[in-house]
Parts: sequence; structure tokens; C-alpha cells
Amino acid sequence: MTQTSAPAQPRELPSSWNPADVEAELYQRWVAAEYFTADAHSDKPPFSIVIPPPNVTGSLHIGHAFEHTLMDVLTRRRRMQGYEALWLPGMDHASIAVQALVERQLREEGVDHRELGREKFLERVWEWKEQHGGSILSQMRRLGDSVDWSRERFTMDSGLSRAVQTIFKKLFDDGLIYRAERLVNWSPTMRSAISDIEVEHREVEGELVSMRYGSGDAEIVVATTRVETMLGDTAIAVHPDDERYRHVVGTEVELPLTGRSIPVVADEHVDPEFGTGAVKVTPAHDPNDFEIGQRHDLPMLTIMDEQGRIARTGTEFDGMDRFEARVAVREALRAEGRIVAEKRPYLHSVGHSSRSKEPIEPRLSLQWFVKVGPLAQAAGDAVRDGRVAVHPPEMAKRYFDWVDNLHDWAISRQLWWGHRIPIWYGPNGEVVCVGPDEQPPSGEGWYQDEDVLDTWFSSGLWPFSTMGWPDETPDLAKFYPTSVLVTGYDILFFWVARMMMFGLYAMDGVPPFDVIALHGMVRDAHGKKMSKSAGNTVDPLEWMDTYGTDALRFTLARGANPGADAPISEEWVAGSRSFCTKLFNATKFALMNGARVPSELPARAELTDADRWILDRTDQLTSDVDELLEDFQFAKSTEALYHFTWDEFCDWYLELSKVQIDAGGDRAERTREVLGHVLDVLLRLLHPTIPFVTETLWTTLTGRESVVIADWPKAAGTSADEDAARRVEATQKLITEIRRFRSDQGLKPGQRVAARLSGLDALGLVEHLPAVRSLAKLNEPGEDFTSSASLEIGLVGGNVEVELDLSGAVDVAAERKRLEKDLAAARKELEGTEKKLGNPSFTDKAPAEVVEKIKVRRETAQTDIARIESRLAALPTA
RNA sequence: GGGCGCAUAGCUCAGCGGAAGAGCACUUGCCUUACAAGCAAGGGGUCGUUGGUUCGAACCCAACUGCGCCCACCA
Repeated sequence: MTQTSAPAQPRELPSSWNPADVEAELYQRWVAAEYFTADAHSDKPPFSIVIPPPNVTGSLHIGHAFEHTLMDVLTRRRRMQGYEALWLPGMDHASIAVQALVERQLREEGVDHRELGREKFLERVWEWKEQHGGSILSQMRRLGDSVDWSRERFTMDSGLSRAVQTIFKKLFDDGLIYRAERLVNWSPTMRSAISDIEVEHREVEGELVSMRYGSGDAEIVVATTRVETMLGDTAIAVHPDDERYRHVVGTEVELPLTGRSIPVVADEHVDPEFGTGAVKVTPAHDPNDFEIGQRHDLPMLTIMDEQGRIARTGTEFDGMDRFEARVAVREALRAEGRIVAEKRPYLHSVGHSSRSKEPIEPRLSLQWFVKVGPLAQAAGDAVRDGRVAVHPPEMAKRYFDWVDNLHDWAISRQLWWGHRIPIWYGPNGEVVCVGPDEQPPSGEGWYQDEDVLDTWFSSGLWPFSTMGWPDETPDLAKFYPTSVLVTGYDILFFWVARMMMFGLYAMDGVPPFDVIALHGMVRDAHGKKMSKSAGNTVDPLEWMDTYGTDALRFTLARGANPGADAPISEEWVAGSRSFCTKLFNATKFALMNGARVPSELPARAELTDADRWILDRTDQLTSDVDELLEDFQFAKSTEALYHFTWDEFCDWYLELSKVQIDAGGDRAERTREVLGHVLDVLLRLLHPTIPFVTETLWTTLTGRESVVIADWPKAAGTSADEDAARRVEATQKLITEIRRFRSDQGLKPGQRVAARLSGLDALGLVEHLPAVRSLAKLNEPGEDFTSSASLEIGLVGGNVEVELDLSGAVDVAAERKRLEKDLAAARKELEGTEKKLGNPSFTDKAPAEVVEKIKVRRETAQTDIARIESRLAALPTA
């Protein structure tokens, strides 16, 4: 048990913390040491996390940094806990956004990509991918996230396209994929169909034009916001019960400008209250009209080409852009005297493409669909019956609302970049779905479908395709279903629901994750959405350069309340850097004073109150952090670590330890061990959040290889020494009160004052006298001590009197002010407690322990008042 | 049009039935031998409004007001 008396060797730390100096080197060291590499044959428990395909269309987005930080906190902790942690990294190459970007690039070069041809175009995309995909990955690695990038998978040329083919074939064979002529959301600039969720509805100022169809008796007024679509009208619809129109149902009216006649039909869909109660029907260009058209077997006239130009109407408008035609048709109708009313501006909601931002045009076309009914049912049930937990649980409702009301999913896209639809058409109308290991039919007249699949079709396979599915790989056996999906609530519909549907379908009913942990969006300092147009976006790389990666990670983790948005600002990142610096300096101090990590903690009997208190607090912190992280409460666990480190460890224990170390001998040795132990635990707890600074400090403190592979701390679970805690808290209050008095009296913080303290005995605080003297800058009373001021501090169980030799006049006014403030507070407290206790229904009905607590508070208030009043009375009058 | 969420200190947010909290910002004094990216002390809130439930409400309920967000095929 005897410790060597030789002073511990101070180990080397840089003189100050400069993250930029060490981050890259540390990260390379971790990768080289293969700390992040999962070994699928080990017998450690699996922990797998689904990492979203990064958006390669830009640089590292703050949202990605956020998500990666949270995932990495979870993963690093699990790894320290002895799990075999696996991330599923990869790049999804089937992105509409990439196609759009390259198209734009080509346009800027004056090249129409359609003329370039498919092959050349794809070459350009690959080129682009290689440049930008690589740069975003290297940017992501700067976050220090513990991803095994050697498992990175690409979708276009490796396992994933087999996966896509496999699932497509399976769905096709099960009759869950069908081809149909339907009205789809069409993007004229992209010349492609887009899915419902890629449509954003926005209020716009349009026009509502009422016009007269027919002539004479058969005259009907209809209204529209899209006049040009009248060229494609094939009917007028009225409500079957509408008396006004009963006589015209079944007749035909003349459609202006076209020379065609169209029937009047009766349909329940029409709202007789709206407008004139008559509706023009354009089945090929409006979803409602499409349904009316189907019900009444109306012709479906497509009057626009794929770029949104009027076409094949045989009118003068052919070739005009849809917006141009809107005006031209309106004016032509006006010339015929058919415009009866115009409302402008007319505010209404119009669907816009979320990618290309222009108004979408409903367009009739032949597309492939997934019949989502049974898939969505299963996806909903998996959450409903608890096999998959949504966190926070409130968010589950949002998921159900969507999954339970899903339309069939249009999956074909008229783009070149993406997974081709594995369908071949034969010369005699054959339609063949080709599976992954099958040869596509060849020969005269056979050709593959030109379309590619929706991005989310392949992304939906992520949780298992990245593990090698459809092959039966060891990864799949071990890591599926994944432990947790960490993602934003904004992507619940796009991605999460798709992964659920496909996971359940492809993996024999086993859902793809155990937990869906949802986070919010990163907002700016005022809670506003970040957007390029608002100009409030931030560059995480810039912040990492200025403040360090740890500072960014800490800030992001600290803002992450489950499911809630996380505001972030540069100031807060600066604050996090301060925290890292503080931690660095605290460790530097400890090392300078010979802190070391003991193989075993000293016996409790050999420890001071302060030692026991900080050890108990450390234990409590450990279990708090554990509990919070299990619950994805990143903000709270980070906050707990912050306050422990700064307010308890640095502000109190380090200061108290100085006194103990000054005492020398065994006391000093024990203190060094406690310091070492607490720091060891604290650095390990902080490591998942701030890996770089903790690695630097921990390896220096312990001399061991890396905190990445250190054990996650376990709470000892021994009951805390409450008496020690009480005495430490009393000491803290004593010191704070003396400091307050000194501050009010205008004493310089560094000025030492002779003082005599009495009353410590009765409270068992004698042991703490040196600490009080040190922290409150009080000297021993000398022989010439004259008490010129005194204060009495009320503590639990008694008072302590402090007499000070100020060798000068006391600022009576300041002291009076201070005491009066305290008195007012105590009186208010007394009033409140007496009021409560005077209420019989309170004393009768409230729980006994609550009543007891109030009684104690009343007594404390009473003694405080008495004490302060006598103090005030004793003050010399001014 | 439907649904959901939020209103607490100047700002951003915790707290969600028994003494109003944090960070930043603010005031004052300090370059005290780990740290000025710091230390010490301090000021600041009828917890959106109005009712209700309760011995007790920031917290539960209702209505209202003001903001967000998501979904939606009303010409």
C-alpha cells in the first residue's frame, strides 16, 4: 500500500490546445490502427447503424455534420462498451440531383444533353461523381467519425445494382410492380416524371378565368386557373343533383377555338357550390379530371409535349410554351367574347418540383408503379406492434399518417442517370423482367426499357444491400436488422418508410432497424431554417478550421434534443472551443501536479470529504450519461458533462485539490490518485463527443494506446457518502458567502485578509478550514488581529461566524444593502411557507414529506430572519 | 382544407404537478503560480391571454391569440 515518495513524472502536453495541429494525425492513426474496422467473425455483440448516402451534390452540409456526429457518439460509445460496431457507408449514385447538376453544367457549355446521347452523358456524370464524391467523403472524414470506409459501396457497378434487380424481379413476380398509363407529376425542365413527395405545394398568385362554352341554349360558364388546358378538354362536368344543369346533361356543347364538341357529364366529384357548378374536364392534364375521364370513358387528349409546349392540338397554339399559351389562349377567347370574368391575382396552391423548382405539369404517360398496399401495411404494423421503436415516440404518428395513406409509388424516371429498369420488350409485345443472374433476351427487336428507377427505390435497400444482399453474407447474418437508424424527421417519408417497406419485404418480414432515432434540422441562431436563398447557411469546415472539430461536434451534440430542431451559431461553437480548452487546461494542471490513474482507488477511509464527494459525483455522472445516451438524449448528456467538468470538477474540486496537494505526504498522493481517476473517467465519457482532445489528454494521462479502444466507464453503483456531500456543499456556501461579502465590500479578489472563523466545530467542518482560507483568501489571524467586520452565515445545522480584520472602515452602506436583500428574501420565504402551512387543506391533503419540507423551510426562514435582523441592528448607524 | 407542434430571462432553449433553470449576452471587480478561449461576484422572468381541475399549476384540461411545420387533386 505504501506509495513511492518520488514525485510523479510530469508528462508532456503541448502548452496550449491547438486542434488543427493534431486532428489529421490522430485520425490517420486511428484508421491505420484499424480501430474502426468491424470483424464479422468476432463474437462481440453487434451494433450496426445505417449511414445515409451522402448528398454528393455539394460540400459537407451542416446537417450531415450533425447527423454524423450523433451517429458517431453512439458508435464510439458502443465500441468502448465492447460491441462490434459497424457503419454502413456508401454512396448512392442514383440521384436525380446529380443528373440535374450535370445537365445544368452541360447547358452552360451550350450542349443539350439529349443530343449528346446517353453514353457520353453518363461518362460526364461519372467524371463529376469522381471529383465531387471523393471530395465530400474526405470532408466527412474530417469529422473524425469512426466509419469503416473500407466497406464503402457504390451502387452503380457493384452489389447494389444486383440488389436493385433482385428486388425488382421479386416485386414484379409477386405482381407488386405494374405498368400503367397514369397521370404523373411531370417536370418539363427535367422531362421526367417525379413522385408525389417530390412535389412541393406553394401558394402562388395566378388567375381564375371564367369563360363561356357552347352557344345559345347550350351555354355553360366554367372557370380555370390554367386556361391553356381548355385545348384538351373532352367534357364538362356538373353535379348529378344540380337542377340548373339537369337538362343539358347528355348533350354536347361547342368547345371554343378547337371546333370540337364535348359532352356534358354528371359526376359526384363536382361541387355545385363552387363557381358556376360546372367544371371543364381535361383528363390528360388534371388528376381530378383524369378520374372523371375514367369514370365516363372520356377521350384523354394530351396537348403538351414533354417540355411543356402545346402540341398536337391542330391549333395556332402548337409549339407555344404552356405559360405563353395561357395568355394567348385567354386573349383568343377574349377576342371571341367568351371571357365572362377574371380574378387576378388569384391566390391558389400550385405543385412545384422540389428539384427543379418549376410548377409541375400533370401529364398522362406510361409509367412503372409499385403497388404499395401490402408493403405499407407491413411497414405500419412493424411500428404499431413495437418491433420497431420510433424515438421520440410522438413522431410515430407522423409516420402512420403517411404510411397508412399511401398512393401507389411511381418509380420510373425518364432520366439517364440511375438504375435502369430491368425490363426488356420484345418484337411481339413481350415484356420480360430480367433477374440478377439472368441473361436479357437478345436478338432482333428486343430492347431494354429506357427509364431509370427513382432514387429512393435503391436507397430503400440500404440497410441490407450495403451488407451484401442478395448474397447471404456474414455481415448480413450478424448485423441485420441494424441497431439504430439515426436520421432527420424530414426524411421519414422519403427514406425511412421505403427502407421499412423493402426491408420487411426482402428480409422475410424482419424490419431493417430496431430503433428509428429522429433528430431535427439544424437551424440558425434565431431558429430560422437554413437556406441558400436566406443566406444563413454555415460552412462546417470553416468552423472546424477556426474552432476545431471537437468544438463543432460538441456544439451539435449539445443542441440535439430528440426530434427537435437544433439552432446553432458561431458563438456557440466558440463556446465549445472554450470548453475543450478548459478541459485541456484542467488536465494540464492535474498532470503538472502529478495526477496518475491508480490501479485501484484508495480506501474510502483515507480520503477527504472533497475526494469522496467528487468520486460520488463522477459515479453519478457516469450513470446519468449512460442513461441519457441509451435514450438518445444527446443534448442532456452533453449538458451534464459540461456542467460536471466546468462547475464541479474545475471550479471546486481542482481548487480544493490544490489545498490537499499543498498538505503534502499521503494526503497529496491520494489526491493525485483521485484527480487521475476522475479525469480518466471523465475523458472516457467525453470521448464519443469530442474524440480529438480526449485522445490527446487521455493518452498523456494514462500512457496507454488510445481512448478509442478504452473501456466505457461503468458506474460503481455504491451508495454516495451523503454526509461528505453535505459538508462539501456547506463549505461551498461558506466560501461563496465570504466572497460575496468581500465583493460587496470592494475588496480586491487577490487581497488576503486575516480572519477568524467560529462555529465550524459544531458542523464538522474543521477539516475544511484550510480550503475556506485558501479559496476565500483568508489569512490566519495574527497576534495583532482586530475584528473590524463580521458576518454570520447560516448553514444547515448551525451558523458560522467569520470575523475579518479589514484594518479600515467597513462599507456600512454596502453591508446594510446586502443584509437587507437577504432579509427580504427570507421574509418572502417565510410568508410563502406560512401561508401554505396555514392552509388546513394543504396540511391535510398534501403528502407528509411535502408538508415536512415546507416546515423545514419555514424554520430556516425564521432563523435566517432572526440572524439577519440582529446583524442589521448591530450595524453602526450611518 | 386537414393534421401536428411551439409560445418560460435580451437571444437560443431545458424544466412538464410541490422553492423559476442553463448557455450566450449584460453589470462590477480582477492578467490570483491550469486556464483572460479565464476567475470571482451580481442584475434580469406575474413561465402568450382567459377560464377550469387541484390543498397546490410554467407543468393537467378548454377556449382564444400569435408563430412554425407537415400533408392535401377544389376547378
